[in-house]
Amino acid sequence: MQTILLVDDEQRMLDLVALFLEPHGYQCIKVTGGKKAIETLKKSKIDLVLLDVMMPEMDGWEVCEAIREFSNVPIILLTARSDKFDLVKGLNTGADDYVTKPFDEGELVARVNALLRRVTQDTSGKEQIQYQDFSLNTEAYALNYKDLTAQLTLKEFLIIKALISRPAKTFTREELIESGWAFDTYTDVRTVDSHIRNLREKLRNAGFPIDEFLKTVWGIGYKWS
Amino acid sequence: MQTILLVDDEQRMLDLVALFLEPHGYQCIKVTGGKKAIETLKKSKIDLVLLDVMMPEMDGWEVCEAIREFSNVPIILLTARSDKFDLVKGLNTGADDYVTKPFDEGELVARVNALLRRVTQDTSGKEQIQYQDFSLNTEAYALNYKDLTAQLTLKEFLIIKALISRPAKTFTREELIESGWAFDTYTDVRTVDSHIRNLREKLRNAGFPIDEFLKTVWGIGYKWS
DNA sequence: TAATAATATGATGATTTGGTAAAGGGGGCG
DNA sequence: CGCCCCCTTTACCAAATCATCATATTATTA
Repeated sequence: MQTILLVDDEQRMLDLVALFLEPHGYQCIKVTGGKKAIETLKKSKIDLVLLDVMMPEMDGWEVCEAIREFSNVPIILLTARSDKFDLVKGLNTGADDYVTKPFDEGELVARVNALLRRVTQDTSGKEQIQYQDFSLNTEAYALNYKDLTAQLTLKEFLIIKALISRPAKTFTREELIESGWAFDTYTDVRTVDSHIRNLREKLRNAGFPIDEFLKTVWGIGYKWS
Repeated sequence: MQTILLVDDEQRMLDLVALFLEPHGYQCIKVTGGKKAIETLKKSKIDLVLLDVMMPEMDGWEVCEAIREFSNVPIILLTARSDKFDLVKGLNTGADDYVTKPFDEGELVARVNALLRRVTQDTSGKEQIQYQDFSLNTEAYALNYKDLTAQLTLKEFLIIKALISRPAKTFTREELIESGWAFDTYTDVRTVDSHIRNLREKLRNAGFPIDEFLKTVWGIGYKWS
């Protein structure tokens, strides 16, 4: 089952497009606006993006460029028939294809099929660790929250990974050390405190609401909740 | 120089389309009728086919199906605006895109560019790898950025290829070595550092904004983003 | 509220890791 | 054969991370 992200400012259009695609075996995620689209892309596995060009705030090709900053997911633009200029601009900013409104079901599905057939993205073996708006990119060793991204060090990554993988479970410092590194060497448990401190500072500075999620459990250790 | 095969029954249309494409660096071969098109495809190197749907004898999608018997060359259909049914049928019989008549130069060229850009395999089996304004010339073993070009050595090419093919993924040095060379022989992981260094220096000197894209992930490896 | 225990914070030194330069080996080519 | 270029390795230095400790702060409990 492949997942398609639909981006438009009109709810009616989102519903219509989903109505077209879902009978053909595609799962649709509907979002309004470019920021939400980017957030969703960062935390979910998306196989293709259908993007309306005409949107308030961020227009289609702004979103397109923003997506190309971190992903090469296939993108199809939706636009009014008359916007020839949009077409050229869109295709030159990284979009892969283009559908003009009004379109019928057959045309849309055919284009989606054709593009996915071409791309055949290799997403196998990709772990997806997430919690609400947080998601851990296990390939980039980075933490995402909505449209924010923070690059983590190895130890920071290992700690966050352990915590988010089992929300609400309180980890002792010993558990965190053993789950991540130091199978052989001894490291002071207080070292975990330092990493937690560094994490909190880094993420706080990056704008993450980290204090609401990464919590100290007095006398025991740390947890995510 | 890429070669495009134009297929139509009207000589005037062939000339018009060639007039549009040739200024953009495409070599055009004009043929009238499906049989000649198939003959030409079998004996010449063709990068893309522009195929009119309305033709006597063999129509567009018959030709399309016939081509798909032996080749997966990219195909764009030319169709009258009203022929929605033809369009869907065409895309589902193996065409990759379509353009409705009447069309202007910008639209046609944009579609041709876009299709050639996203096609991962051209007729000679070479891959097209790109990221935003960067593209890898897998025949010349060179990296392009906008109008800049840098000649790479083999190892440099293999490293860049691995990185750009999967943006945002962090590669360990071992992964880079294994993905490119040394399936059998042992090579020190620090050799990758040397190649990265040479790449950065070479590309920086050539005017590439390489430091914004080729990044070190401390304790893990390198990534492109 | 004071005493106590645990964590947060700040500072620092140690350690790991990456960047850089330099040199040697080896193959291709004139 | 000799030159040049690429690849690889090594060594050294710089930078980032990691671990530890001392001190400040906060939470808990009597």
